[in-house]
Amino acid sequence: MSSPLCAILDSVCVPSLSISRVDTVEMQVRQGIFEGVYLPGTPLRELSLARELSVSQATVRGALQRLEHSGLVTRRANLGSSVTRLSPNDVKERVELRAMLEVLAATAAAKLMGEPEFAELERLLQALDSAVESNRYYESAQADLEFHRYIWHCSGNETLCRHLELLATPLFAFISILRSQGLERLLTVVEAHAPLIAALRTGDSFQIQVAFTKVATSAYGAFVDHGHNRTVASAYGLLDSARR
Amino acid sequence: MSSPLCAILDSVCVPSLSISRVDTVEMQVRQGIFEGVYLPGTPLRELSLARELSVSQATVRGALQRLEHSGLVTRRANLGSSVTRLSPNDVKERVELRAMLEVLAATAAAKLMGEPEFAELERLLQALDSAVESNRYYESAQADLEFHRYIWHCSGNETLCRHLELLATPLFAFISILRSQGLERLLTVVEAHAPLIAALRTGDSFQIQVAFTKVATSAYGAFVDHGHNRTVASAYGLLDSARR
DNA sequence: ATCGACAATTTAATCGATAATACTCTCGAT
DNA sequence: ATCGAGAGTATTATCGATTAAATTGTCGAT
Repeated sequence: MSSPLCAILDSVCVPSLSISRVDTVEMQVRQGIFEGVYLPGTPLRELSLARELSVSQATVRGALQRLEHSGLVTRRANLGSSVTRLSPNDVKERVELRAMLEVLAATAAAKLMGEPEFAELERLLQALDSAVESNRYYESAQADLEFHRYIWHCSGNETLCRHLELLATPLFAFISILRSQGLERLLTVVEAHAPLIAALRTGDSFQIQVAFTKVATSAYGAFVDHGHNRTVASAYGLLDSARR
Repeated sequence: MSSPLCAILDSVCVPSLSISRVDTVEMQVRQGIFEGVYLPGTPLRELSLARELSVSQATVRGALQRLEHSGLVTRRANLGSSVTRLSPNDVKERVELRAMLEVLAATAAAKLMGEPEFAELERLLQALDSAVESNRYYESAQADLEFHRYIWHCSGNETLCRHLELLATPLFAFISILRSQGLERLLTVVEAHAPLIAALRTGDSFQIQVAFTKVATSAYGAFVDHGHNRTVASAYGLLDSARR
């Protein structure tokens, strides 16, 4: 029988603090995608990666399966994996749904957030700022994601968090790739986030809706809104040529 | 160089028509969950399942990973997998979000659906009916899911489809388990679906909203709406005791 | 009696090798 | 010249065995 103290510690402390090789490989490939090392469409061969990273095929496979789950990698049976190429339509759908769900989350979060939560948000914005200043694409995208994730988290709605994560991750990756290719300015992201905090502070549903929809949409507006068939991104082969 | 005809065939025919062992195992476990053979909380050991089903651990693992992705199985590193036990709060969140997204999908679908689509929907309803009449839990749940899936599909929004799939699958499984345990009547499901088709035919947003919200919510209302701490489901240990 | 450290057990994670599958290219027939 | 069949190649899928990690149970110290 375990002691009372141990029981408390067990329930508080995170189980499995160990980082598995799958975790490592997942992070490496993920970073490669965000930094534009593996551009959309690039095949990710299990055995090649296994040799490169000095792990077994099973380990790579596990990592690729997780990345598939988060939408960063596309896997086809017996054919192999590749970095996901979002179609312009897919981007449009994701942006729209993400905007809607994020407004939902932000509205709920605003009701629950107090000064300590806003302070944390300011801190995350500063972290984003310093990542941007040092011009690190992966870290910037992660910090950006962390900022939004915290707001989602504050909504208290786990389900909403999960789905926002699934929706947004490939979008953040996509933006990060554009930046790494010099097709999108990195600096604009910081100043875009201050209004979000302001809107949350007011607690007003409408202001939150406007602010969040604007941010969620703006970054992708250039690629999905106007009716051009070939956008900057697709011209560079970053987007899937619209089929279906 | 491939011939023109082959190119056409390649683009039309599905690649990888082969059913892998992972597919088989996934289906078997999935069916076991829906039929209440593996009740929520039941551990699913990789090696045990591998021996039982005469496949390797890697195959079982692949299947469990997919089931984790669809929310039916919960995996913890180095600790093993088990059938997901939804918390009452999780059910609530899922039902709410699913209702919202399904209304969205149904509204969009109504605009695009014509007589052939409605005919297909009627056909799917009949399939559901016959599955229910033969009292087969798994087939009923699958037919039910197929019915909704078709509506989602008609919205033309792939992203919406994916997320509805993720949200709804565990809910359908949960209801199917309740039925298999004799805690929920199976027959009611058929008569509940006719109004959905009717609402879609009107094409009226409001009627669609009312009809779909009602159906999506009703089946779970008994377990999440009123303020009882212990519901039928949690009393039977099917739900996770509310933590966090 | 309660706690903390240590051993035993259970379980997933990882590995290296083999099998199965799908794609690609060549070649003979029309 | 175009098509279809077949060999060859590349890649994933699967396997059995080993390794590593986490939990559980045991025991001495306080």
